[in-house]
Amino acid sequence: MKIASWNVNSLKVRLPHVLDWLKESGVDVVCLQEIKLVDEKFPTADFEEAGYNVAVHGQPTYNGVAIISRYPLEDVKIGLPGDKSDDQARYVEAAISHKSGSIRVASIYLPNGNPVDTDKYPYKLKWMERLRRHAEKMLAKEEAFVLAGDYNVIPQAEDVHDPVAWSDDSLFRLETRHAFRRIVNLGLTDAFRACHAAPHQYTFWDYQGGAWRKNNGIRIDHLLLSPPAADLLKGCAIDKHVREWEKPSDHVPIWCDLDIAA
DNA sequence: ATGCCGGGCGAAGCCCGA
Repeated sequence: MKIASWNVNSLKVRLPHVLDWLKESGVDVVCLQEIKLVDEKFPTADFEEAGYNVAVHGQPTYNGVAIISRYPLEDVKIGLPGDKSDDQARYVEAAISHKSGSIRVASIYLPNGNPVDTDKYPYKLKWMERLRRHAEKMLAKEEAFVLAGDYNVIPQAEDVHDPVAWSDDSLFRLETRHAFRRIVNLGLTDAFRACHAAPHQYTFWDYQGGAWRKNNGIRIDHLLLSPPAADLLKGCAIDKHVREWEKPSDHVPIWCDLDIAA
């Protein structure tokens, strides 16, 4: 079973890319971020025609996440627990049953946090702490799960083209990386790093300044696996060729292959 | 390069992203 994450930067604009990529990649589940749609405008019919089920947490104009799956999505949970006043659509999770059990998948759009001297940054850190507590509760159940999404976190210096230039940025400053480590250190596996040691493997390139051409990228889209899911990990890859498509998202898909026969 | 792109909204120009 292949499970992917992709920040599409507007599903309205990127729907053809997503449908083409589903066909090309053969992934079973893709977690989307920044769909920028309300639930009512989600192109459910297009995905159903392609053979997929959907779970959506939409919002007007900004944010919005979804899960697209070949297999039925059960026990869908909308929103990250821990703050009822948080009205930003950044989290949806669902369970997928298969022959030998079930796996839970979450689509995460972690707040950007810039500029760091505004309330955006403490919101990011609080959101990360909420995610840590939620992951802790999920881990206690000892189930297979994948937390897939745009984390807006550069984990290490090898994951950015110019670490010095990014040192004070919300995505790379120490406090952010510490908060990310606190989540991973619960016992989660970064699927990409479990499969590849090579530095400078990116999932995002800015639209500006010829960033793609110069390979000025950052690795901020991650698949974090619970121990039972990590035991099933067969491979992981970043589909960077999608960044060459006409009018691309600034993020590309990342996927992992788990040894699950559905 | 704290916005040079690109998208939303809405019909010009501001808000937002990383």
